Amino acid sequence: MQTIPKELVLKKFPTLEDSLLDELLAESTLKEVGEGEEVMRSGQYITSTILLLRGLLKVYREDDEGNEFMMYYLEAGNACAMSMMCTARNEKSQIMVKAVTDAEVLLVPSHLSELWLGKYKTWHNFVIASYRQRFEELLQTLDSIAFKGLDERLLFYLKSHVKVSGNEVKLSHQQIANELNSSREVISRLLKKLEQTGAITLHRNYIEVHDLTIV
Amino acid sequence: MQTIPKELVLKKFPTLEDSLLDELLAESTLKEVGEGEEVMRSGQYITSTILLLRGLLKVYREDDEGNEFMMYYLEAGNACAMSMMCTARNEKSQIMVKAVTDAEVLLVPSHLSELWLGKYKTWHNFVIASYRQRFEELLQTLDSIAFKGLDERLLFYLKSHVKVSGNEVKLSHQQIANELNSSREVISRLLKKLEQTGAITLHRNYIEVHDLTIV
DNA sequence: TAACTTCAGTGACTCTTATCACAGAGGGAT
DNA sequence: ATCCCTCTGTGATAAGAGTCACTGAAGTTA
Repeated sequence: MQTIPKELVLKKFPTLEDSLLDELLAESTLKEVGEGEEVMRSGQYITSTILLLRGLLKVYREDDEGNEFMMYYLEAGNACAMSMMCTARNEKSQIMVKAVTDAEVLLVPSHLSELWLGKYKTWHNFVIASYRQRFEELLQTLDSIAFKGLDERLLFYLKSHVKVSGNEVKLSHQQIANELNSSREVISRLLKKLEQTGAITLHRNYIEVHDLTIV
Repeated sequence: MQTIPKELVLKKFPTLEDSLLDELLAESTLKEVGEGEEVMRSGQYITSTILLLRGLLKVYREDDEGNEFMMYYLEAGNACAMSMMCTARNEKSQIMVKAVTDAEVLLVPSHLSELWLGKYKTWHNFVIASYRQRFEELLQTLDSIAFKGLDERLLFYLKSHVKVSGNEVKLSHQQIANELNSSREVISRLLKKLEQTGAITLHRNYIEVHDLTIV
């Protein structure tokens, strides 16, 4: 097991109280994951809560029939709310977490995470805040799927991608189609239209984003 | 203000500890709402958490552009997770809560609800459990919107309606269309198809459900 | 009973998205 | 250069869902 950089934890999770931090450092394990690696896969039992120290993760959900869609990005300083939820019920996960960039995660054993809810006020605030934030995001996603056309959703997707990882969106049309639950051809066509407005420029394997507000 | 029936509260919320129950009875207000009435409307500031003592409520969400869709039914013994969430941020609600049947709700002032999170372990368990449950339901809804056709969603909708209020679904096609974000004609046609399978019988203003599993 | 109002059924048409089929284009690897 | 493989572009076609226009049916009210 590697030593956990206390400085970093302190910096990324400033709201957590001191005694909790000590326990956190003592009891949790540090894991490094490389770009594209899976942090957690669908079907496993969830035994830890995930705290993200560095890097960027992507959280997917998979339903009974194998359909999958992205729920949200997880940035450093956040916890995976889904892992906390499932944890509680001792269920198999229906979620998949993948590293978008190289990343460091802190794995907190589930039983401790539960215990701390009662023991540390800052922890339970942290957990509740996480729930709320994800809930809100989920509602956003729901809104957009329920009410918007694919064109708007694509725009929304590109925006969120730019926000977390810059103006070179390194994705193939196929990958985008998968995440939006559509098909490549359709995405290609929509992207083409976007290119014609001047908002983006298409390349092989990546998209150069100029300005998505003009559309 | 009416007196709150302690027996009922005790029965519907058995997990709450005794001292909390006393405070709850002392500090919250009881409100009776008639069938069809709005308990909370979109755009108001949320100043209380809603606990449902008796009856059935329906929780909708409304987005910026005025689109609305049903999030879940709330049965006696449950709390409205949405009201707890919004509460925390002192935001205007984007939710609308309507009584499906006559109902009695307990309104807990927001600041108390927040305070109790730290003070009563059973309260924070209760709150966290509510979040989890709603989160799960929301994911269900998301799945079905993202991956299912309207026919399956209609089926799902009818099932959930039957579960909470019996085999006579007292809704017009128009109402169903609204809640599924579709249009009356389309719903009419789908219902007609369902009728032809023998699963339901259509009437004016209500639908008689025989067996939805056979479809 | 007659007039009115709300619900439900149906055909014709349009729009969006999905699917199929295929043609290039861009970049390795040999 | 040549071969190969993945990614992208495009037309044709089809399915699902929304819209429009209109008819009839069931209740309600006067």
